[in-house]
Amino acid sequence: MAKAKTKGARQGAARAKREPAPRASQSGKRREQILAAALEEFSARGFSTARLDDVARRAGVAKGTIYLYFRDKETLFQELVRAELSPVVAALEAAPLADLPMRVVAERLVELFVREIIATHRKNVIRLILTEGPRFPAVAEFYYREVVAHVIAVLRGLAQRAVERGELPNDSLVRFPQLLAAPGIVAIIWSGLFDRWAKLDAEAFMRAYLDLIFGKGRAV
Amino acid sequence: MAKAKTKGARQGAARAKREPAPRASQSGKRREQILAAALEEFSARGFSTARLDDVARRAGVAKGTIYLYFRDKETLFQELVRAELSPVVAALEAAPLADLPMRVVAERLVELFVREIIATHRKNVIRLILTEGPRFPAVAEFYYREVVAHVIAVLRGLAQRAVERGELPNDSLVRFPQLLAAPGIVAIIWSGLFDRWAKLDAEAFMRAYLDLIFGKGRAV
DNA sequence: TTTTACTGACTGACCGGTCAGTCAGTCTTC
DNA sequence: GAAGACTGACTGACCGGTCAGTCAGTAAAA
Repeated sequence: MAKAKTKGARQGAARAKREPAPRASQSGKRREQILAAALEEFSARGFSTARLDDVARRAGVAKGTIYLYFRDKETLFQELVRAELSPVVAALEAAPLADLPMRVVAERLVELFVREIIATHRKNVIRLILTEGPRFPAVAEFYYREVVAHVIAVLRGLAQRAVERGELPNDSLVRFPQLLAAPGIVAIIWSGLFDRWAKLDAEAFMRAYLDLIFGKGRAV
Repeated sequence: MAKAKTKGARQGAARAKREPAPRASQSGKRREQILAAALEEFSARGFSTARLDDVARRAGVAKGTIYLYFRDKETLFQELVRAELSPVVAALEAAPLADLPMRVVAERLVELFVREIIATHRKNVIRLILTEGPRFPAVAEFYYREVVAHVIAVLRGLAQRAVERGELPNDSLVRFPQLLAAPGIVAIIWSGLFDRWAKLDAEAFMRAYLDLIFGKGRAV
């Protein structure tokens, strides 16, 4: 109503300024632009502190456009998690690890984790879940169902088989498969908190863990 | 925080005058009431979502009173961390562990951690640091200097001695003392995120870790 | 009276979400 | 093939609620 007053002129000007006529329209391009921008902003400022105005600006889009693709801020976060992590979970479940010796399995897992998480922006997604999850049960539940539960199941299966083959001295890893993932989690947290004062080499850290629980100076 | 921008100068000057807290007021009772209330609110809602109005109400004081004892919300957080964790660090450093066998040392550490952190509201302080730290470098630095660095130093010393005594098969724990603490950290994170869907018995979890890296079915 | 401790209504910045309006491109019709 | 009608992706000013921090004033103690 009263809104239209100033609009016409300003908008026209803004429009004229835009370099190549936009209008690429089709394709989920927009959606991906927005997701990428959201990841950047959420990583840098945290979910609740990040401003959708900034996400929009970074995506090269107006704020309203975000709401054409996502119901609200929290849904945007959730879709971000799904888009980033589901493929990795699928890759893990598809990996043919079942019949390898446990130590080799563990090394493969470290490689996978470093390559797909630590070395990518996905570590920021994980960090976001760890830091924001407690306040967003919907996100935490989604993450638990779609990621954690699957990972735990895979790890438990591997540990179980290793115990049966006599490659592990006890059933600790069967009862608590989380133990296998703990250093990975800690590496991500550490880097978010303390890298400034004391860098932690995540890969060396995880390999040292393998040396600790499997060989190198120790008979199984 | 971000808010203080425009008013920064004026505010700083005015505040500086009475900054350290209102004189004596003997028995820092007020101060402690406020800290306790802040811990409750911050734990339940997170730092940025917690409202100082609620902290005040819970402490049974007016909002303005908080500002007589703490410069701003972030300082309140920082003081909370100091008040809760410094005593535990002191206790750790005072504990006579140096000459015990490593496995026994590790068990004592688990006991200490369970008794002083997991079983108390202090686990919420740790969780707060882990979740809010990335956005508050001042808090993260304080925590690193006053807590983490000390803990790491103690753990490293213990590991070093254990290696010299031949109680550890390699120097993993000397290079990365964080490995000893990893399950404790993970237990705290897990309980904040997933207890709803899958409870984790923190003590059993950490003891299983000890079984994994030290004996029970394994010769050192 | 003066000083100290405290109060709580108030201010102003901030931001998620909305929606009336725009316009590039496509379709329809002659 | 050109004019007019139509579409819907996109825009951004605006609204309403929230909340950290302020300060004029009150109460109590000294």
